[in-house]
Amino acid sequence: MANIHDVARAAGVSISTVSYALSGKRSIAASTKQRIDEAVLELDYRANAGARMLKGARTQILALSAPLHAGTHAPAHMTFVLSVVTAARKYDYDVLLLTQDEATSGLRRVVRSSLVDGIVLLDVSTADPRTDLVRELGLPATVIGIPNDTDGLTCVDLDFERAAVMAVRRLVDLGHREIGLIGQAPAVYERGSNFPPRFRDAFLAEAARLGATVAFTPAPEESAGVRAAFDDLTGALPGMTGLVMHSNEPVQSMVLELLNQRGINVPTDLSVVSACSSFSTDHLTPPLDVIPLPADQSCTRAIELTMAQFAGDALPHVEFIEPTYVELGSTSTPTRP
Amino acid sequence: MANIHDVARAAGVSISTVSYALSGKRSIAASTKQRIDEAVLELDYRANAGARMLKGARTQILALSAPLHAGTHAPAHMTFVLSVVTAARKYDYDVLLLTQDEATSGLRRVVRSSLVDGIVLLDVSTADPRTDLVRELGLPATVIGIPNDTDGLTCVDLDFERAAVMAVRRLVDLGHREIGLIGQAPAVYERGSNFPPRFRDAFLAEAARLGATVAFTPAPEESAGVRAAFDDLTGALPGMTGLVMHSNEPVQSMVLELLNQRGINVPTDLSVVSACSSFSTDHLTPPLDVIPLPADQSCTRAIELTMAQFAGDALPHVEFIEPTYVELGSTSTPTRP
DNA sequence: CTGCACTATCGAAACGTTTCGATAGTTTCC
DNA sequence: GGAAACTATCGAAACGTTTCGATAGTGCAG
Repeated sequence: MANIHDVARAAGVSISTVSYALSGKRSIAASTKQRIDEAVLELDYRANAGARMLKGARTQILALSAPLHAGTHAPAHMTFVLSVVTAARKYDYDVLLLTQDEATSGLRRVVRSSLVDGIVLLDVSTADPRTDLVRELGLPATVIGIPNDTDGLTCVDLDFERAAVMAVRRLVDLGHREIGLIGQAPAVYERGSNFPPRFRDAFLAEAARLGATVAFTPAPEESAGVRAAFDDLTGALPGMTGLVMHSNEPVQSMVLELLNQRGINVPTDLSVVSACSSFSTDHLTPPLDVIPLPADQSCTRAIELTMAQFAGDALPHVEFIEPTYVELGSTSTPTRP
Repeated sequence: MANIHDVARAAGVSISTVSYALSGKRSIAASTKQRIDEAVLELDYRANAGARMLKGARTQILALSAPLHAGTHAPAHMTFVLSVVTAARKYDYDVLLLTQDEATSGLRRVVRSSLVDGIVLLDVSTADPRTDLVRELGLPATVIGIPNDTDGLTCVDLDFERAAVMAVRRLVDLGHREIGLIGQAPAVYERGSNFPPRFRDAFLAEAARLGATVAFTPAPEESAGVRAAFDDLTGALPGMTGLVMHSNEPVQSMVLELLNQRGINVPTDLSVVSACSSFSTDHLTPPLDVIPLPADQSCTRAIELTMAQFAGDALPHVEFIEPTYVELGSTSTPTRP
């Protein structure tokens, strides 16, 4: 494989000239630069990653710690992973994937061996051992999600609290007074995943503030469980005219199927809002009003923040992404009083 | 960060002694080894990845080319990615994730810069540009899936042909004569994904050989499409008593829902086999007889084969994983003649 | 025409490891 | 009792890059 010496020889210059020509860190005569570029092309030269790393320069690799927990919806998870990889590539960074048990131990390993320049953490729980580790390692890092203790961390996430408030207000403004919330799988709450309680609590608080009656129930990802969850809700709220779903696609689709079976029309009988959904709701029947969970926005911003830390011009802070409400016709004023 | 010199100093030996003690490539006095081990522990020493790579030794990194195509079921994809990462770690290898457009171009990039020791390819299509690239790059590589031209490649995959034969025989042996097959989304066949036609064609051939009447239909992942697919099948086979599903979880679950709605009992009215499924069928209602798609087996074997190529004792070849049939009570002798 | 600033280029050191060959010291064997 | 074989360790080279500090050469002001 061609190295910098080969390029230098082909272009008739020294290796330092080649290095400067390619990095642009010193001025090089246009004619020289051109000869070098031609040699590079000719030899298909690419700087040896190991040598570059060794010299103390950047490794151009980011560690992505992405454990897939039970109850986490795989497609949503996948979306985040892909978005991180895609965003990192924009800054010429590759991504080393650390999963499951290695999500924590592997982090230490790759950092200690100077294999990565920075870290991105996915799916943090409220008290996540990885946050302490990140603080200890002292490498630029960005957390997607908000753990309990954000001290010294750079975090970015959708503003789930605002999203919850938005969903409640939408329905209350339309005149709904009894509103149900279907949440994630029970396991997700028990494990201490960070965003589901953030959404739920803000939802309950805002509803209370506005004087609406509400009920919450988690829902597992299987039809019997979904049916039971829905029955829970209607049991608690016989006059329910509004429903917010903060759950993954199969669950939402099962709920719509159930409504269909029971002859409950959306939005005539029930106004439905899909909240913080990582998927598109316009192929559902009917399409649902949605507050999207913008995975690429979060991930792009996370990478930006990591790069800013490299540049040294970024202090640890928490950053929220403003939710948006997309109307697709699944809400209306309540017809049942 | 501590380097090998620090360890050598702490242990009172030279750096070469430290290196040999850690690699075990030359014999070292037990007492010396112990002092070195203590120093390593004390200083939390880990060899610098860049230096190790540079020296021409292994980078201990594998490139995983895993584009997520439209129509591919994300959870299945995720399962393979996780399995590859987990299997690689057993050999002390980390995984660099290349996705989407970078699945091909990134492969060239990371190989040219000597960043990876080997390559694993996921979700290859029948004529995949990545296979040519892999041949060109000449690095140890393993393909999960079977492209049309396997010349010079190491490939591993479930034996989809055997699985199809197994499914057909099971139903024919029980006495079924009209058997339907629900396949993947149409897009998957059009794109040229490798395994769906392998399964379909073997299915049709074996059925013909055994004198059974069959019909095949692809099915998109939404309920209207699934319903239409099922109606297609019953239209073509009014006396259908056996059904094989080679599709992802939501589709299979929608089909069962549909059967339930229409009062078609499994297995009394219809024997159902779930073929090459990456998910567990025992939480479906009813649980389905299944020929599992063993992602970890394929991935573990793929990593083993890659390691064997490093060791130099592996010639390019295609390797199939034998399918197994798991009975869960969704098949019986046909009651309708 | 001397001195200064500036441009384009070069040489060499440094990064941290692995590994080859050398060198003491110890054991074995005839 | 001395050669031979073996053990434990060391020194130094090499991997390919980046970057600091020199060094010619050029243009311009005084």
